[in-house]
Amino acid sequence: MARASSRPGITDVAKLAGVSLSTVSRAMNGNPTVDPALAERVQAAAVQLGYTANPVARSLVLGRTQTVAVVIPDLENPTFQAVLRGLSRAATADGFHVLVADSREDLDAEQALARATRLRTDGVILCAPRMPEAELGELLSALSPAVVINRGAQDGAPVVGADYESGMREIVDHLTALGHRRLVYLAGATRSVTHRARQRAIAEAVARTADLDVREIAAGVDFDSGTAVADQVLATGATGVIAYNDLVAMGLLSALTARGVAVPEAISITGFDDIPFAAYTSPPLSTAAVPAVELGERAWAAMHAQLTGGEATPMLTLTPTLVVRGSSAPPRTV
Amino acid sequence: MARASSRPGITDVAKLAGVSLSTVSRAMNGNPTVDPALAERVQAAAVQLGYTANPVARSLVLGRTQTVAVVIPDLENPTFQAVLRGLSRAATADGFHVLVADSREDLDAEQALARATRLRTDGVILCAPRMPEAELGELLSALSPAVVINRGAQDGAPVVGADYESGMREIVDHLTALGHRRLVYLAGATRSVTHRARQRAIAEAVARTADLDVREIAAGVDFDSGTAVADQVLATGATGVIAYNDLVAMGLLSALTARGVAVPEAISITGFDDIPFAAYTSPPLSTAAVPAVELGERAWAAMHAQLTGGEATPMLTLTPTLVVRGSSAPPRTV
DNA sequence: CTGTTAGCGCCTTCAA
DNA sequence: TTGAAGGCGCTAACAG
Repeated sequence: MARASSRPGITDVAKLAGVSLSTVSRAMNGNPTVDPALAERVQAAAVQLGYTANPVARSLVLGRTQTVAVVIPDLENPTFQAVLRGLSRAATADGFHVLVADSREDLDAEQALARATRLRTDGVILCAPRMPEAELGELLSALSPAVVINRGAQDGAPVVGADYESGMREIVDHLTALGHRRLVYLAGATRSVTHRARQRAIAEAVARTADLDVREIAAGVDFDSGTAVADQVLATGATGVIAYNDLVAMGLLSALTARGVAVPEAISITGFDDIPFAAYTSPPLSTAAVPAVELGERAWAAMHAQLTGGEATPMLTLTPTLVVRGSSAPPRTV
Repeated sequence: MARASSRPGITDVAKLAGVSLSTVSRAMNGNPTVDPALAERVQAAAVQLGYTANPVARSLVLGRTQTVAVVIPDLENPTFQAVLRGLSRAATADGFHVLVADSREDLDAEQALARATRLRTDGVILCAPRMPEAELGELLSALSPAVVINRGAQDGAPVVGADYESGMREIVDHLTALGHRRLVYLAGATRSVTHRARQRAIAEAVARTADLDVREIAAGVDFDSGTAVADQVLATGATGVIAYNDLVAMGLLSALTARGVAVPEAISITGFDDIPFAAYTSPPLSTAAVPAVELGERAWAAMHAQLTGGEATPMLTLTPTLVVRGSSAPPRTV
């Protein structure tokens, strides 16, 4: 009588259908070696009882949970949100569940979360842009199977990422094609992998473009970082600004507008990422669109492949798309 | 030899420490009835082997998973993202894991997801603003324990929500206090609970404010819905617009700016929610700030209380805060 | 094709 | 205080 309110178990179904446990199990799992008549009887009994197999028990015996974990540094960041969205939807479509863990930019927590979530899932998708390479390598072997997002190639796991270098190259080329020669680069998270990619692209562009001058100013990664450096930017006399990301660009745009500096007439601004609101500023932001949702989808695909024994893509790189909107224009002719 | 690469089990630790399984189990769970010396030996063995108890096996025997599910209609919506963030962080702080399920605004999927995720978690937090009341009631009893977000009081579960009526009242009063008498309300998701709350507040304000006229125009819930009704809004000759939410307000703001209509000089606009970007438009948006992160935290608290046998709060309502920024001002004196 | 028998890895009475 | 034994709910050989 203790079981009165508890969910029906496989035993109850077996009893009601007048068969053994194994038959119920087989029938419920669509095993074709079951007599159709019996299978039907089992189905009926299951329906009558409202029976659904206990996934925890199945997980224990099968050794798989049909769940993956996603470790993300900051659930507030629009790019990670998009990655999560793409991942979640793709995984759901394949019948998997998703456990989210927000490490809140804490490097220690990141490791611990990844390891802990791995114990209750079949694999983890890791967004850890700032974890030192050595730690990452070790962690990945403990996590296996894992998928890494936005990092250089790894031994232990497939990597899915965007080509920030290419995106930045397109940005710089766009600006120089418009005629800009004096630019400012607002640097963001200087210890992240994606920052270095941006720097490389800029250095390379400077090397191959006549008269091009790009001055780097340390900013940050958020809106306020952009507003904070407005005067510094104006002081350089640059005709164009390459912001680390859209948030910084929007902050700068806002501060310049407040100072009566016309964008793009007096100065051009570009962002990076193409977050949802980039299209809605005034003027709308020219930027490099990182396919974050697709990044999530591909990360899932890479995980799914490992889970189903398919061959792993060691490294997949998506190319950002230059999106020219209203914040960039030719420099004012003097 | 088959176990070579597999994780160490409790048996391995027992063997290494020279004790029985039960002792290891007790020691690992900090059971005080274990000889300190033995406990230490067990700890050492566990560390040496890198042993961690298998959470799936524990879940099966204990009947709890230390995991809760969150069902959300749209991971792209900034408000739900904030709820998820608050919830995730609060749950993590209490040692719980969070499974996310994005129902993609599909009512059938919503039900199915909620039921399915419940099987592998200890409870579900449900955001289902559009589910019919009858269905919801039935679902909740199947889900128990559950917590509902942003709905009217329920029998089966505690409800945590924001007082949209109060928020809207503050918005209208703010506008009328500025001197506005001819307003437009841009209606959004007309079948949601939160829409009706807004309507009630407006009707009530109209009833008690002399000469106040509020015309309702059907819009939608996103940026484009706002831009689409710009001309219609202008045609009314209203001096102020109450948008369903910030997104709609931003769309309208953008369209009006494009038409050369000055905000707030020619027309005031208010939003609702105070999403992250509301502060960053030009002019920044006056709005009612819904404490979405706190909503998530409180929802977790309500769940945690049920899980630990604490008394349940049947209904908790948070009050939005009026945030006056640049998009609202007194109407132009004719 | 079906039933019986072992576990999956762990916790928890029950005896000792 | 410790160990032995049973079982959480299910699947997968292994016989029949």
